[in-house]
Amino acid sequence: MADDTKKSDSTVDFGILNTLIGYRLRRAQMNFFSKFSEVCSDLGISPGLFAIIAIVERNPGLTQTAVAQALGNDRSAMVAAVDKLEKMDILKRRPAKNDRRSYALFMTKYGETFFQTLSARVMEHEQSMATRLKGENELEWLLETLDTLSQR
Amino acid sequence: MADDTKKSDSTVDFGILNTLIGYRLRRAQMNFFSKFSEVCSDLGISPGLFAIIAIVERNPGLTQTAVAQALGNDRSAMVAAVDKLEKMDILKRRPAKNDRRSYALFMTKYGETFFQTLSARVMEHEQSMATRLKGENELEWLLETLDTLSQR
DNA sequence: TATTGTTATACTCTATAACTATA
DNA sequence: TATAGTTATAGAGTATAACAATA
Repeated sequence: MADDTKKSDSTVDFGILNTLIGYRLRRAQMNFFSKFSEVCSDLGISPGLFAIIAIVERNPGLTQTAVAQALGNDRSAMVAAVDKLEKMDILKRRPAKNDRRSYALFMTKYGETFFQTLSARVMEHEQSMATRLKGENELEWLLETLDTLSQR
Repeated sequence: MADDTKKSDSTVDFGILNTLIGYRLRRAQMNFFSKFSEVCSDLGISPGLFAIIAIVERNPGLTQTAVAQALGNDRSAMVAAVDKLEKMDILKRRPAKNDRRSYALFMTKYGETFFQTLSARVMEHEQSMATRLKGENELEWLLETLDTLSQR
């Protein structure tokens, strides 16, 4: 019997994986995720937390559930996230005026400046990745295409 | 004090998120992930398991660690995955001939036909998503772009 | 009855460290 | 010394169910 054990991974054939949008999406997304972590983990912010902050900053007064729905998260996952962001003095809960069941979310003053710092870092990383796109309006095309592929 | 609590999510402003490749990648990837689950979960196959099968099918005899490196996984994560695939009679471990520390991975006969069924389902879903791309060679463009964005 | 925030729970993924047997 | 497979473990992230207060 021949020894058909292969050791090197330099010649690995990815076969069908190479033709799958889904697989390449995953690889690209994992790369972005790990770079995001390198850039922002010292500030204690994950991609998920960043998204929450970004929504609240542009939509002050949204309720926890509304933010969760916008981001496609579950309500229950918001509790720990908002707890953490409130402890970090980035945003705060306020009782909703017209519904005593719910809290409305607002940025703190510190949170506003914190978000500026955060956004600058994220945009810097984002733009360094965008330079890999050669064409003139290739970034716009990519964003549109990804949006198309995000629809159910 | 005015009531600035907002309830509707139909008018949520995504702000910077809308301009971020990373965020749109995440949304698109999650959509692919959930559709993959709908299509393949009855067969007990997750995207990660599918990737392992695809690599072994095209590269019989690769060692566990080699497959892990190709996919960007950790060695330790391979154990449970290969255990499961072996129990499902999809692939099998064989002692490597030239290194008694390692196992080489091979498809079973059943695994080969199983992979054909699996691939057909995945390709069907993949092609239904690909029809959203309008341009002639837009798919090729997207795959290349995603590959570019996957490099460190 | 339905919804908001919450808690508890569980399940998957992922990352790390340490162990053994081999190299 | 270094490496392959393994085990244990811990940390995220995610999903479900249930509860109290309120609608």
